[in-house]
Formats: sequence, structure tokens, C-alpha cells
Amino acid sequence: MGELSIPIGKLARSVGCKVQTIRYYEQIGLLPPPVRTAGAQRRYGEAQRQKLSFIRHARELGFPLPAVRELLALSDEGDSDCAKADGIARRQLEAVNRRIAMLSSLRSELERMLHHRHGHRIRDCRVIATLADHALCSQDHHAERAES
Amino acid sequence: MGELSIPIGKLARSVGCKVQTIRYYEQIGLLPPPVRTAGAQRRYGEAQRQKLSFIRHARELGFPLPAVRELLALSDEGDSDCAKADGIARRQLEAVNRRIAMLSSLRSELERMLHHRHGHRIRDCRVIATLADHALCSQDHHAERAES
DNA sequence: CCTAAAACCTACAGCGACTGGAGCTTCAAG
DNA sequence: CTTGAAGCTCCAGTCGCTGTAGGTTTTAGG
Repeated sequence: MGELSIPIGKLARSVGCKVQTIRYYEQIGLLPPPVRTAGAQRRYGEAQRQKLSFIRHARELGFPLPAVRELLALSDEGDSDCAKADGIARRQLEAVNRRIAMLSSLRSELERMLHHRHGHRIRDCRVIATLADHALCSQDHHAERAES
Repeated sequence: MGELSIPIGKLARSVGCKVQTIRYYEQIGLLPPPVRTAGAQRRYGEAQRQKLSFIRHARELGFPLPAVRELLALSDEGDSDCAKADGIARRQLEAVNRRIAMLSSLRSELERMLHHRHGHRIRDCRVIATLADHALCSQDHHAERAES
């Protein structure tokens, strides 16, 4: 059914990523090296297309590559405990929630800056004044390193 | 009032960043080169501390460095139009809103994955199944390149 | 069979915004 | 004057790709 020898460009189009991204995944050992033509061009099969699709889907959900690697490994051995995959997903959900919370507080601070404007010259500008003086902030919006 | 010759480590502590970050800002021309001791160590004054604090605050609000550079330039010349600063802040607010929207849809997808679990073995795992088959998604969560 | 264009190849540099380390020198307190 | 903390420069690494240069292979049409 699935085509037996898909060239890299067609594969890239079919999963919605760039050709280089696929080669990159191969380079870091996320995708197995495919068969090559006599002229050394990559040719993929349906199984590899599905694997790549899995990877891309996980990446779109914000899973960092190490997590994707774990998820891939889990999906390969069907006897493992589902709890592991759940744990990874739960951690990702928590990370997403943290990022949303942080961005929400940034949003309200930015809105405050923008709505409380009074002067139209820089020296009276609320945006600049707020940046210059942290004490003008309502909440503390402390940045947290976010993956992905 | 302000100390007249702050060494880099104290400055870093006072604004909550790393020493290397300050040196990096100097390297890319965001902070002016400070005076040096006879032994070539950096010594900062209060004005530079305020400038750095401004930069850090803007960064915490997610402004990318080019935007920070613009905001700094605006704050230096008090006669400019406040509309420029407002525009930069508004664009940042829009970017934050876009990121929140994207993360919210990721969150609901992750929650769907986690709550509809049925098996406790990988082969019945909803998390893995969802990743493997994009068709199981309710919405399309298409990643958008986000700055910062 | 031949040609031309599209697609492929490798290798490496660059992005943003830092961060970490090696290997050395200088400063400040006691 | 000693000693240990803090400073210095230079360079490499992070993450997840993306872009480019300069060449080769494939494929469709004539």
C-alpha cells in the first residue's frame, strides 16, 4: 500500500517539515538511516514515514527531543508500562501550564504598561518608565527557563 | 548615593543575572564598556546599573534583544514620540497573546491524551496512540515559530 | 540517447540569548 | 604578605533546526 521508496523531499512534504530536518533527525539518531540508491540518495518506506510523523506530532505538542526519544522507545516495546508515557506527557502538560501562567502575567503587565499611558513624549512614557523602574510592576513576572 | 565603582559580580547579583550575561551585553554593544581598574577589571556606576536593570526588565517581559535595543535608544532621547515605544510594546503583547493561544490548544490536546487513558500497557496507551495518529487530534495545533 | 531542470548530496555556518569551562590574573581581607 | 574569592579572555556548547555553497543524481521530455 504505502509507497516503497519515498525520496526525502516527498517525505518532507508529506509530514510538513523541511528536508534538512529529516537529515538532522537521522544525524542525531532519532530516525534510523534509510536505504540508499546507487547514487547515495535516501529512500524511505511507510514505517519510517510513520515514525517521522510521530516525531513531528510530538514536537508540535512541544515535547523536547529527549522526551520524544523516550516516547519513541516506549512505543517500540508494547509491553512496557503506560505509566511512563503518561508521566512524560504529564510533565509536558505541567511545563505548558507553567509557561501559560508566566505568559499571562507578562500579558497583564504589558497591558498595564499600554493602557496607563499619559504623555505622548518619551519622558512621560509609561512603557519606558515601567521598564526603567521595576517597582512600578504590579506582580513579579520572573522569567523561568522554558524548554522548546 | 549609588556606589561609584561596582564590580561585575555585585552588579550581576543586584539585577539578578549572571556575570557572563553582562559581559555578553557589552560584547554585543548593548551596554557601553565600563571603566577598568589598573588590573583591567570592570567597574560600574549607578547609571550603568540602571541601564542594565532596564534591559533585564525588558527581557523578563519577553522583548527580544533588537526590541530592547530600540527601547533603550528611545529612552535616551526624551523628545521622541511615545508612539514608537507603544508600538513595540503592542507588538510584544500580540506575540504573547499568540503564544498563549498556541499553548492553550497544546494544553487541551495534552489533557485529552491524559484523561482518555484506557490501557495500562503501551499498546493500548492513549498517549502513544495519539502521537502516532494525527487524526486522533481534536484541533489542529500547528506550531508557530515564537521568539524568545 | 541526450539534455536540462529539479531534486538530491555533504559539510559547515548561523540563529537567539545566553551558559559553562579552562587556565590564568587581580583584588581585598586578615 | 598571604590566600581565596572574584575577576579576566577566549572558546565551545546549548536547542532545534535553517540556510548556503558547491557539487552529483534522478527524471521527464524530445
